Amino acid sequence: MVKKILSNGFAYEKNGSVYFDVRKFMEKHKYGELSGRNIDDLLEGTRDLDGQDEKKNSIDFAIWKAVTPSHIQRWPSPWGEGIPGWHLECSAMGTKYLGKEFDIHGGGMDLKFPHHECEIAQNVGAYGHAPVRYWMHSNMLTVNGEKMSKSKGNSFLPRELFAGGHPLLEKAYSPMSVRFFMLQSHYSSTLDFSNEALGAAEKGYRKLGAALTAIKGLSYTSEANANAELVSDLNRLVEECYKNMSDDFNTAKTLAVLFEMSARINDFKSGNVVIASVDATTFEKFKSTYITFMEDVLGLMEDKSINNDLLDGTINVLVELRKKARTDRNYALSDKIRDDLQAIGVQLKDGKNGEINYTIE
RNA sequence: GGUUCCGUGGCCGAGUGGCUAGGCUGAGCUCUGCAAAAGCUCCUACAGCGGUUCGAAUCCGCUCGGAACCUCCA
Repeated sequence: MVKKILSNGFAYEKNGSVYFDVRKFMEKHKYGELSGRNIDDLLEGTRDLDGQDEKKNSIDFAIWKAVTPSHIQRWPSPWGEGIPGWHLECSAMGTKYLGKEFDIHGGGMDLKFPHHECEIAQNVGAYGHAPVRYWMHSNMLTVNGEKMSKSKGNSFLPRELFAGGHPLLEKAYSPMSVRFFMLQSHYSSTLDFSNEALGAAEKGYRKLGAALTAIKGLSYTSEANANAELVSDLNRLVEECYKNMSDDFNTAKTLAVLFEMSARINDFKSGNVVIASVDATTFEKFKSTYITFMEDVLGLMEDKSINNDLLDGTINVLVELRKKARTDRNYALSDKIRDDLQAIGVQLKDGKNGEINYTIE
């Protein structure tokens, strides 16, 4: 790729290094369009840095860099031993594995300039056209309103978020809760981590997750008195899922729709509204859309952290005892079973027809 | 200094000219033996000051506050 750029006249060699000639490139192509930079401003605003003397212009950048023999990484090249420039690595890898043109390139917005700008210039310089159709730049994360950085000591890793124990974290948050939390905001907005916000997200996710489990257990029976209003409402919700995700991945709006859907699901589950009040096609589409958008589109799976047959069986013994106590109207005993389980983190939920479900904290 | 972006109700966070986003919290109601869960209802905001417009959170200007980038490494 370096050779191609050189032979196209957009680079020059100096002391074993090869630099991209931005001025030359701009005679035929545009540079700085992605980030809206003005090159004259860039030339003025440049600060003094090491190793600039080899460049014709300060905005030029290395696509191949000569290294000293003591450098651990080095490869032979027509210009001597060296390493690829940072930007070039990405252009070369993208082109090799995804082709000379691919659909989406993501990255943090801190990489927009210069890195992605240079990537474009390299591909245009080598192959004559831009490598990427759509650029998606995600915004930065902050913690309690401050930029996350090692020097400030306010950074933590995903696994610390999931495991808890970090001084800034009051507790551990499940991967799904964190995912929900991030999906609540647009990818291009800054997102602020705080215990309060994460805790709220945890509850919100549980609600959607419970509805996911619920609808998987619901199936269509037969149609009775159709409720036209409900039918059009369910169809509307299905459409909105697609509409919102098609609008530059508006996950926050999509989640709002899923919450509306979860209310309808809980109506079906509790029997407040009978499934028979909609037609089979509407119900099946509604069901599959909720499951698809939760699991496949947003990646919000059921939290199967508790999957222990022994524990499950043990709790079910207690559940059966409580059922018996309730039919005997021995509420003192049934309440004790419920309260004692609650105290150790197992919450029983009575259904309408005597069924008892439970969740584990 | 330059460029770009942001400032929304108690908290989080969508929304780009008129139509209540949503979640969390709080209050009330229904259901329930009592709870929990669930459903329903309520709490109607848009940094400040001007301007454009019949009408602005949304457009323009200024002020205040915050963030990112401005090619060392990756």
